[in-house]
Amino acid sequence: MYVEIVFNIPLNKTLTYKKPDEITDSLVGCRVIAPIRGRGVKGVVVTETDTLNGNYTPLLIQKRIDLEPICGEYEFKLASWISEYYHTSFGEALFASLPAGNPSKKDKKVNPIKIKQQPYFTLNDEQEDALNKIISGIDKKESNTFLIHGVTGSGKTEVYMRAIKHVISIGKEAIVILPEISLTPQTIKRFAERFEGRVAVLHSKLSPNQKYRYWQMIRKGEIQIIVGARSAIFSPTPNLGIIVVDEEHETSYKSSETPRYNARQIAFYRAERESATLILGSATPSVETYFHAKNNTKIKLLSLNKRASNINMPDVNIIDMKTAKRSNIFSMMSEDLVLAINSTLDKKEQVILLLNRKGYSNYVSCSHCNRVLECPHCSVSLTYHKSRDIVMCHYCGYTQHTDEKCDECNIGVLKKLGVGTERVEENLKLIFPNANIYRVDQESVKAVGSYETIFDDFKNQKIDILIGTQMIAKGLDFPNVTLVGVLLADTALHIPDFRSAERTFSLLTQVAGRSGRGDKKGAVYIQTYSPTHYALEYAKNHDYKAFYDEEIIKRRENLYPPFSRLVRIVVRGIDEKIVESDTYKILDILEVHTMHLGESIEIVGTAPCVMSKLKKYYRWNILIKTKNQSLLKEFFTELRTSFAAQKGNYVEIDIDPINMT
DNA sequence: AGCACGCCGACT
DNA sequence: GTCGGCGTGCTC
Repeated sequence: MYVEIVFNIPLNKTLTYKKPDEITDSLVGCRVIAPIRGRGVKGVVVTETDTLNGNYTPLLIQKRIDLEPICGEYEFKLASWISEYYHTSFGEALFASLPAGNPSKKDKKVNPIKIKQQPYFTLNDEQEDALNKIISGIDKKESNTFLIHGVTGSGKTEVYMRAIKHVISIGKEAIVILPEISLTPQTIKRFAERFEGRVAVLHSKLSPNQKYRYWQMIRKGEIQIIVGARSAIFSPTPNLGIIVVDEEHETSYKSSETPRYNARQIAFYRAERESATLILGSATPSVETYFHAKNNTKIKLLSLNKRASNINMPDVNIIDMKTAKRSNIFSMMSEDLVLAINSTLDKKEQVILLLNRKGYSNYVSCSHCNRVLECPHCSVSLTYHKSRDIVMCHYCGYTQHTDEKCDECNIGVLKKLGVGTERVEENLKLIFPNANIYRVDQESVKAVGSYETIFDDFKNQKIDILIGTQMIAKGLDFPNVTLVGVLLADTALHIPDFRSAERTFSLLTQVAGRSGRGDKKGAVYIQTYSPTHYALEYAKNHDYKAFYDEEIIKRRENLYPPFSRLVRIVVRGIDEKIVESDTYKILDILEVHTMHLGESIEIVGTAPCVMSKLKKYYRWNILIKTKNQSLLKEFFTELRTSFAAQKGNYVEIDIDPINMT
């Protein structure tokens, strides 16, 4: 008796091993340890067989990990599709979709199923209408996809929860995926309370073994609702009824390592295959999704234009920093914003300030020779962190201490230039000495222990002003916040990426939505050097559709998604010359195998990446725009069979890339 | 991805 | 005449 095993390696075939005599039941779907070149490696048994095809002596399996299968035919099919679509091996795709933890001896008791008696508050007309359409979609036997485009505070989550309630009432399961950043105690509590005993919240603090335990419970149909980040999309529900992708535009759904899957894409695949309903939700849908919802009967568009609490959207003021009067204590702040903060504090209301830059100063430069401190491993400048008195690289984590004096010219002094949240915090304390000010970023969160403490303190109004990076821009729901300030809206605007306007619009809209969520009207102040940029002008009016209409024209003109599909190939290695030469070898293969396709394919850049050096690796990239991914089939086959990267070089294929740097 | 096998330059 | 550099290719 033999078994075929796949491993988590870039090898596109199974290897055959001998099954130990004492194992009498099937091993299909179980993980085992089997020897590869004398080492025990974890693999998954995909089939059992009595025949050998090949001239070798199979080795014996060393150890059985799972006593019951953790996957089966369905997971194999999904992994096979992922491996084809994202150009990875079957084994890498399968391992990405399985839990890493191990079964433990003691079995955790299954929570009793309790149903909480139904507020809950009533839905408004728009919510009611959206819910009815979703429910009639659920009751049909085929897959249905909806985009809920709801302004911030429109009560999307309440619609999801009622749709989920319907799904579990007909005996099916629900998967809800959220960006990791939204998986806050607030969200967890909300789902756990509503669906007590039926829900597994897969947050990052669970141990691998706890996740494994949930995985097996889900597989057995013992849990009806799964809430989690990207990887929760693989939850092995036996009878899937609905998938919710909240904040569907979020880039964190895309995995940044092999296989570079997008959970939203997997959601489409699963909903289709399992005849489930798919709900995508966002206040600022990705241009691609909105395009399909608008033009295509496959995604039905549901709009929520009113805030659930019937409070109007906040007033947004754009402040032109080229001409604005500045605070004489801290020139990063306009006088208008200082006055607005003062009057908000006077009313005992709260303020959120956003600056998308960590640290104290984002570059350090010599006053004499003008050199800027750079990371020795990455092509970026180092950020100064005052609390630890170090400069650090935000890409690789490199840190070093700095002297006052420049150690290169030995004449000048090192000046801390540019402003990050740490410096904002310091200066705000000077301007508002009586206010309680708190800064939120990974560093400060770690110091306090958890978000929970900070958010509880903010909720209980022990904190007046919360300053932070993106972390504070999304999902937070504090009714006493009536002022949101954006200190510099331009940070993401000029990044060379075709999505930079979309990202800016989205971030501004999301953070503006934190203001005025209770019964008091909110205000928003956005400081910028680009006051007439369309991303800002439409954010001012909360006008997603107008933004979309302008953005979609640019996408069409430049043949960017949704008018093309992108493939990005990155070559990285220690020696830049060798990286460059492999890149050109790939370009040759690409040109030979696509030249007959004419304008259906466009090869955009063959050049060093924007991040030309990262973690000691030099990086070059090729960007391909194609009308249809299948046009590249011949190229990929050729690349796989006749191209081998030179020693020390790695080639990454990124399908539907999100990060273009 | 690892890791072994294998073929050309500087040492005891 | 041997040690060891890393290019090439396989892993049951």
